[in-house]
Amino acid sequence: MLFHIKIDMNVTIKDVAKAAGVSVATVSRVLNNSATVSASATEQVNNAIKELGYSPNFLGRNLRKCETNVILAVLPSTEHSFYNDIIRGMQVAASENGYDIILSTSNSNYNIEMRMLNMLFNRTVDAAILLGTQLDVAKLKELNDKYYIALCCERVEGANVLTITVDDEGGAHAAVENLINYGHKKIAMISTTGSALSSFDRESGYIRALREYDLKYDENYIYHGTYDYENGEKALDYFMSLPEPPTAIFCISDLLAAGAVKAAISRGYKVGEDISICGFDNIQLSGIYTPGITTVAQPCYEIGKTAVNELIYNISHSHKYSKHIKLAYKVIHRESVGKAKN
Amino acid sequence: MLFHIKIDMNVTIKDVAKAAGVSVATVSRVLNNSATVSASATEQVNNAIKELGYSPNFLGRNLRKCETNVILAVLPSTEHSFYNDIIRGMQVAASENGYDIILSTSNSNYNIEMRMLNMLFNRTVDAAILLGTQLDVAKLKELNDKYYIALCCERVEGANVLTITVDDEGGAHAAVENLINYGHKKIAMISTTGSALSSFDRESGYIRALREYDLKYDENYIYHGTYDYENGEKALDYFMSLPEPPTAIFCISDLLAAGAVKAAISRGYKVGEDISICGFDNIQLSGIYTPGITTVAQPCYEIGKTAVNELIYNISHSHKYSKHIKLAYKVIHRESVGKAKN
DNA sequence: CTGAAAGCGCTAACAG
DNA sequence: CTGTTAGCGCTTTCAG
Repeated sequence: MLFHIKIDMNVTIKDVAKAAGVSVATVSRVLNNSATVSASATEQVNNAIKELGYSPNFLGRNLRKCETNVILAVLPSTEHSFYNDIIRGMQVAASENGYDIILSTSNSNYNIEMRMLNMLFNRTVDAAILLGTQLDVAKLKELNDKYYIALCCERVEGANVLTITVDDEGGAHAAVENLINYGHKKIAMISTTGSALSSFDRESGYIRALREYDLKYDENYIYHGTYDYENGEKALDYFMSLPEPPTAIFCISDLLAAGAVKAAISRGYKVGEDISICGFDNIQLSGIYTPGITTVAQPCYEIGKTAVNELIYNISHSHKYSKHIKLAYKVIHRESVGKAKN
Repeated sequence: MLFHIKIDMNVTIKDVAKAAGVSVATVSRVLNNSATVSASATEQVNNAIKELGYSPNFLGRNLRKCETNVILAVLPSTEHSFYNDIIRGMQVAASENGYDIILSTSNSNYNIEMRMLNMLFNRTVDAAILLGTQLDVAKLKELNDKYYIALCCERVEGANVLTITVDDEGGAHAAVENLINYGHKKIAMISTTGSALSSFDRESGYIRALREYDLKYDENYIYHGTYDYENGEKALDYFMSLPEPPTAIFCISDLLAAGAVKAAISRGYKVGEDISICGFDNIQLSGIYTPGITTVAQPCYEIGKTAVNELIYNISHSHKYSKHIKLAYKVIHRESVGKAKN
């Protein structure tokens, strides 16, 4: 019988056992600290490992243990510096629990996302965290029944899935309240079409703030578009062409805010004086832009860390606790917001 | 004998075989299209698969085949939108060849990078692509001897490893030539300390352009710092305090260029008139900034695609061809560069 | 065209 | 404290 043999076939636990003069079981034991092994045997094994340059094959281990200790995080893209700290938080939490995080990107495409989730189905990973999913409630429920999953940054209505986000509603409320405190009464908002509930929640916060301060809520003051920064430009033009243009604009993202700022500057407005603009997310760009863009920071590191910790808690308790954890935001003051002109 | 049984034990190929009334071998055959199976058997198997919701366990498959068809890409971080198109290119090339790409981030930390490379050692992945590595030549050689690896975006001197980058030297040369064509004669450069050869190569291109146009090369005109955009600000202040300040600045990255632009604006200079600033990379930011930042675009998508294609070529030929492929750059004109004042 | 069976590398139960 | 051995799920040879 001839099997396909890789040229660079690695040394296996068997080779180590032979070299160390012990059984594979003993090697496995020192590898995993799983039972008491005599000092001498331990030493022999460790020497053999070093000599042979042995590194355990996790395919064998994982197959045997029915677990990989790997969690997959599916990102829409790596375009937003925003995700970087979330990932860092995930990695730290994972590392503390003996897990690893691997990433993949879906380009916000349902099919690609499902393809990535194959790793869940084919047992390449133990669990998955979705950062902004394209899947609908039904699909998520199906997944959550069979596997360990979590949503991060973006909730899905009715999905009974572990979810970690910033307090979107509260953050938006605080952002608008801040504009109001700067004397603004005509406050518009740039939001997105589509089903993202973070946008919806931020709209809710915006509306609540207006109500609380007895400012009129005008539907013409909400612009809906895509996430592209060009939409920030379009929105600005739209708002400024209104019979009664706003003096401040709250945007559901920094990218849209940057687009609005860019357009405002090019149309000759002084941002922070003629028009105040506030974003959301606190991506790197908003600190670098001239003028600096006032925004609402998400606790990215904390979000990532919490998502992984909760997910691992679920795994280790063989249970799917599906709470929605909302973490605290923080308003970041920069130059794009200033006192309202009268 | 009692083994640890996972509660949610998945259906296996055995269950499918039983349900379909065939052997596991036959199931495997239809799963892999690996041999002719009668139409009726095929149908029965497919039905059973559907009914049971079967999904093959890749741990078993991979263990058996000694391969995973997964390539790991190790990113320094996901902070740069820059990587997004590279990853897209990688995914497309991988997908076309039956591979998957998984990502991880190293935070430019040697230990984390090595930890990620464990996936290579423990056979969780077939190959790895390093985008900006912390490993030295010796380590890279060692890895390249034992595994399939490639360098992407950042070469390492003396490492005989498959490498794909943009033509850094040529791109920098073109950027500086462009400044010269705008009438600039006093051209400074913001570069980085440390060992990144992309910076080194871009300096070489800068110097070659100066020489070719008989402009004097002045060491005081090169500022070395970290990659943080704050260094762009510091560099600008330094240059402008020189007895003979430059009229144009070429930066090895858009982030540094943005820092310089920000500082210039805040010091009252008109960017594109009083001072021209050119970046490198064409990250999203440079198009959004006001003024738009002139830069050198890397063919990111192509770089990622090429890296994966070449790597898979190596794998499938069981050989480590270690050429360095340099792909074409493109100068992107925006407002941050204008005619030199006299 | 199909089934039996070996074995990928590893862990863990069991017996000693 | 240690060795033997079954078996995780899968692919593939070999024989029919």
